[in-house]
Amino acid sequence: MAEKLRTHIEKKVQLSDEEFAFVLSHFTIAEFKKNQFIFEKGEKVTYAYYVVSGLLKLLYTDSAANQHIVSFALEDWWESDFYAYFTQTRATMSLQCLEKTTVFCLSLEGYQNLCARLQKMESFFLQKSNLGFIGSQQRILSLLTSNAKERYEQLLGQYPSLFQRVSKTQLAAYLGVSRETLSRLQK
Amino acid sequence: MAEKLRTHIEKKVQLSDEEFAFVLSHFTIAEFKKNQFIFEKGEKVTYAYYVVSGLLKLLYTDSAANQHIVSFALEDWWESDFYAYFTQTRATMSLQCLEKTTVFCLSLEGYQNLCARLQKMESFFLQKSNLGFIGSQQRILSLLTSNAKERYEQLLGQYPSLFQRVSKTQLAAYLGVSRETLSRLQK
DNA sequence: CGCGCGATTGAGTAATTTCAAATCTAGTGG
DNA sequence: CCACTAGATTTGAAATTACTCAATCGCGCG
Repeated sequence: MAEKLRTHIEKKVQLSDEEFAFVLSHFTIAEFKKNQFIFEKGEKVTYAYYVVSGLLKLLYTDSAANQHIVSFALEDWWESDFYAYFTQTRATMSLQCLEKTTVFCLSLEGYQNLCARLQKMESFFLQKSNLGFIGSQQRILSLLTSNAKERYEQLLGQYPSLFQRVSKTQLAAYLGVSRETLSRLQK
Repeated sequence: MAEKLRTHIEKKVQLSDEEFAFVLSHFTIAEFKKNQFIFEKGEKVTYAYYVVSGLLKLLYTDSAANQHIVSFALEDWWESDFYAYFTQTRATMSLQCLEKTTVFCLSLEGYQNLCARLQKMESFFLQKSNLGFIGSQQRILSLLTSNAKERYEQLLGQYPSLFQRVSKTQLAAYLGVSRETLSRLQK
């Protein structure tokens, strides 16, 4: 469990045993059942989450009660409502498990303390944040330039494993089309 | 000019005079004319840019030669094709001036050196990156949940100054609708 | 066997695009 | 002051795309 986190971090920065022990001391571990909410819209967002195993969706529910999926979080992903997390405000989105999921939890104080005390971790988070930003920008580009069918194929190419693990309804909510439209595209 | 950059950075982290002089030594300054490209698709992306004054657009040209605007960069914004910048690959997007624009330029080595030698700057970039990520996610949410008219109104509320400074065609390319549709929405 | 959920199909409707034409606007030169 | 031009914006009409709502299908499970 902890080894998984360490391997993940060490893809970006190398840590001594003591350093990793220090890092680990900032996390708690938690397990959630399939369909369970880690947090819901309107709640305080206490943690950022590192997914050890399982699968999450970060979703927004609009005024007509339609769900829109902002992102899926697979193994090794970091997820939260980062706006609410960093500004210590209430969540505008919800984080829900699509499978039984194990996560490491990092509070904002933990995050800030890690960054302040161990520059390698600040560097790690900076690299992660840059990658997250770039990924989001590519998603924007995909939404701007591609129609539903092309977006479907891009997702299929990028994360084929999702197609075994989540329902078509979920994929449609991520792609930004109705499930009926998605159904009609698959030919 | 340099004072502007300093004030901008010091909104996040405090710097001594020597520290700021060190920071500044990593930047060069450049000025571009209206409509000039800072870099184009296919070129190497040498710098990230801090906009002192003026206005930029980061744009993607699709296979049908349609332009899509990934973001506008107003005064005090940082802009580049960050994927190409960080991975030292060729640009997939172009960066063009909508007005005469003055920027500070930071090379990747400069960025990395600053981060390594001055933790405050790594902290600064981390905060900026987090905000950039959050902003991108909100744009995704806007594209997923809102129709063209709602997106138009959101933009109007968020950056009213854009409406004096850029053509409707540019706004349409940002919002993800044809300029004809945008024109019909304005009632 | 029958229930229940997700996926698919059909039909009508709404939103957006495309292409073409008309209109407006700012700047230029006579 | 006026005419002219280039570019941007608006309008019109037809075609396309996606949505909604309703009905049906398919399949795993008790």
